[in-house]
Amino acid sequence: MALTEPKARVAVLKALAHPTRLEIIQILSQGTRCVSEIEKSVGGDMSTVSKHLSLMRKAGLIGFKKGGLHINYEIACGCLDGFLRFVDSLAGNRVLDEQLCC
Amino acid sequence: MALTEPKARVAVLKALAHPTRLEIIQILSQGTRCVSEIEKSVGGDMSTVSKHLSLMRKAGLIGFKKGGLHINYEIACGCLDGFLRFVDSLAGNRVLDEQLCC
DNA sequence: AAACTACATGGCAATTTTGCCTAACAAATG
DNA sequence: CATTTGTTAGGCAAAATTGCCATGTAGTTT
Repeated sequence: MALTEPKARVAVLKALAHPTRLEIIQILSQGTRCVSEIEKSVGGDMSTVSKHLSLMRKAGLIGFKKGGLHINYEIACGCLDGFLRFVDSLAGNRVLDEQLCC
Repeated sequence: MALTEPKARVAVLKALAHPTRLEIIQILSQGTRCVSEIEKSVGGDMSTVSKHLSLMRKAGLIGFKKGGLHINYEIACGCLDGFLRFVDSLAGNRVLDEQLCC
């Protein structure tokens, strides 16, 4: 299998390397949320939130489903949780079992 | 166990969200390398490479050991490999087993 | 001690990112 | 049609990132 292109890797990492976007991911990890709900949680302008969502969508991190008047966003990949636990592990906390980390 | 501070998470992700730094990680995953070796591989000024290394060091991704005249850098955490496989998975390629991802 | 090697660091300009605002636009609903 | 919800684009200023240059520094060699 071919290696993932560096650009795609960097895009994924950049999409996560922002406090607000990380917060959005955390919110979505609890379940589906529409844009205005996310906006209330993280603050800031809706256009700003929408741009963050667009960026993460293009990186393939999140998806959405239309529901009536709302657009409900959701985590695209279940492994994102494990991924963020890796981040925590690398950030200094040991929250993974020996098998998975260090 | 306390959650990792958002700042530390973002620092780790930012430290990886750069093509050159990702390349350096890949080089170091093959073994210890000194700065001039890394410089030859990735190109650019040594001061630039040194700053990349410093950034990743502060994020806790890499460490170093002094050896004679050289400073040999190394991956700080073995789980970085698995981490990058997660990134690839999120970037579109499915390289993880069902247990780990999606 | 002087010179040299291997890196680190500060400064600086160019580029990118971010966030707010405004406005135009689309789609679903009443 | 009017309203609500959200996307997208443009403009713009503030902030962060990037990369090279010049200089500083620590350890080594002569």
